[in-house]
Amino acid sequence: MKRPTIIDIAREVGVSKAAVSYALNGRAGVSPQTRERILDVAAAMGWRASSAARALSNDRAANIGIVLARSPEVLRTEPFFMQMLAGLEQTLSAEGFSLQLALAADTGTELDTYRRWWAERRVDGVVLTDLRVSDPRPELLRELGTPAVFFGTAGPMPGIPVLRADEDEAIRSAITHLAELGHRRIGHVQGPADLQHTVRRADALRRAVGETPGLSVHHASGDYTEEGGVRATRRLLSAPNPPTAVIYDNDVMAVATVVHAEELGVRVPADLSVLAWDDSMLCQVVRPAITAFAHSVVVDSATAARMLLELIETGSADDGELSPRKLMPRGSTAPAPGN
Amino acid sequence: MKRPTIIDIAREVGVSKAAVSYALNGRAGVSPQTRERILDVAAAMGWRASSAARALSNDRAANIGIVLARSPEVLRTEPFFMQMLAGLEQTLSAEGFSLQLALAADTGTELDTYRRWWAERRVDGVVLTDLRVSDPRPELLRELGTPAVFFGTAGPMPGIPVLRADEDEAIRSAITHLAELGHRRIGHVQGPADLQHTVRRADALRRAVGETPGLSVHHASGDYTEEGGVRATRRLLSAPNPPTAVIYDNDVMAVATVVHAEELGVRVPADLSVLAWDDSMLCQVVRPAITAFAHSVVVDSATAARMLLELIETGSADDGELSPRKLMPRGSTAPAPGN
DNA sequence: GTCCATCGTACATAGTGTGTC
DNA sequence: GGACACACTATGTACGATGGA
Repeated sequence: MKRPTIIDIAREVGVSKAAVSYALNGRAGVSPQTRERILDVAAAMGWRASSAARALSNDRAANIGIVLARSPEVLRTEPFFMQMLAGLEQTLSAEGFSLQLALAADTGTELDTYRRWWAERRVDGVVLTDLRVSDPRPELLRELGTPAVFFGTAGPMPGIPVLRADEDEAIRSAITHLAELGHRRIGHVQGPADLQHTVRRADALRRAVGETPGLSVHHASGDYTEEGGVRATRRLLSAPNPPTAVIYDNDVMAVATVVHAEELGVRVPADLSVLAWDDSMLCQVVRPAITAFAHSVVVDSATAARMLLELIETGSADDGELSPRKLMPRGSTAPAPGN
Repeated sequence: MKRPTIIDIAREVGVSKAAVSYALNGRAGVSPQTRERILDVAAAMGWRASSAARALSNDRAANIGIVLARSPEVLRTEPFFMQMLAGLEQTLSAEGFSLQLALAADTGTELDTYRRWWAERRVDGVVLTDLRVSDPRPELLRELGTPAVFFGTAGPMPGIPVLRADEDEAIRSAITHLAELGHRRIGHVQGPADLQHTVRRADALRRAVGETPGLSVHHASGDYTEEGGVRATRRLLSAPNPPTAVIYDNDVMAVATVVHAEELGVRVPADLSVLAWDDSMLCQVVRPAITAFAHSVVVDSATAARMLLELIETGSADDGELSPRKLMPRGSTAPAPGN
């Protein structure tokens, strides 16, 4: 039951292992007949190159890494990460690469994981997501020389190709949707303050609102959890002139508002329209169902994987654009009170 | 920026690379003073063992693999898999192991992945889940000699330690709960027919129902999706004497029934009680919230990882038991009509 | 002669530059 | 010049041998 090596093949065929290596790698230096015999024997033996030996000899692990840096609690409820893994794995396995996965509770652990992976030559590159405000990861990876691509909201990053989202476009369609329904005061329950897309989304929202006279936007901080969403919503609603529509930075917080509407003292959508940034089954099963932005994480992360492979292969890769988000109007958004 | 090797350390300290290897691995054969000097220099140089070289020399990849064999659609909606990954990774990283992840659309691809991983010496073992009715995986892995543990519902498996669920206990508590509410005719919407736990759960249900005179159980096949759940429920309800309570093999199908109750022509829980086998946020946010079985997938899969590491280390590991499921009574179960 | 520290070297596997018939 | 073999590369581990106390 021993796993065969090229030496076993060489012995069986009666040639040197160099000949076997040349034949298996499609290089010149073996006659067609010999090549064919070698390939036959290799196939019959079920030979596969040892990833360790290959990595050692040509400095390629054929493995790329991703670290999920969210609490298990958030990972559990957000389908985003599983879709991302699916998309990455799809591209990688088609190209003969594997996917190395780690979780990290804090930034220190995450940085250590990159350092360790790279020092151990365990991965050829990594995929980053969720850029943080003053994020130490790009600098570390540049310093290490680890190929990396960024997936999500981010500005240009020297040395690190970015697959970027055009938040403005999506935000504008949300504002248009709400404005057409007569909403003037719009709330925004944000994600964690240390995430770049929290900041950029708030900026985009302000820009979009600024384009339409008479609109205003009011922000409150959430943390992607149910409780955080409810707390932030309560804060918005307790203002003298509360918003009549609220945009949530994820599905869980939007769902929390619909579920706890009664204790919040509002009816959805009669008093308050609710709009979620991420679509998911959660948005679809609550009542009223939640108007949300859908986007194809699987497709986008497959693209990110392709960018990373190109970067590893050629040393550079161009930035890209995420597929646009699409607004899915559902029951949670309705005309503003008094319209 | 060149990566240091033990040879660099040996040169710097002025000893042989064997001495360095012994010192770094905490083995006997070097004097305390030499050991200390070596460790200092290694730390100063930022040395980490090349995983490839180590794997090559001692036949250990320090990596374990898992293949998720569900459609992306199901993976997306079921939090089970993400929790499992979290649990596995937690144990593995603590022991210096990494996690290799693949998805497979069909059994052929899954088997190929195991073959490839093993032949490439990419993993030291694998974790299996979702045993199928006539499952080719245990035989293949035995044949390859790949260490494997099984996580979930399964009988004893020669050569493969199993972390087994005691379905009977949980099923019995569900039946007791429903019987106390006055239900006599109980429906069961099953998962895919080719999964072992679908079969075993149905058996356990029949056994439990047999223990209480006057109860009967009626099965219908679902496929873990919303549409499948609704179809199966419609079939059960169209019988001459329809059930007054239905147990669903996962959360998605139970949620689908609650969400589509009106078109199914029933009120939940007035006409029909609903009980889900898997708990999740979905069960908690729909109205009525769904009575469900909670269990700690993270804890259980961490245990499975520990079993696998023991198997790899020592060549054998004992079977284990999953932590018991706990019934979470919520609004979707109520007294049977006429009680 | 024993014990310990240390060294030399073979080994794990695949890839590749140079030499030979 | 085509078709091959040999020897060496990558890095870390482990066994047997050697030297000194």
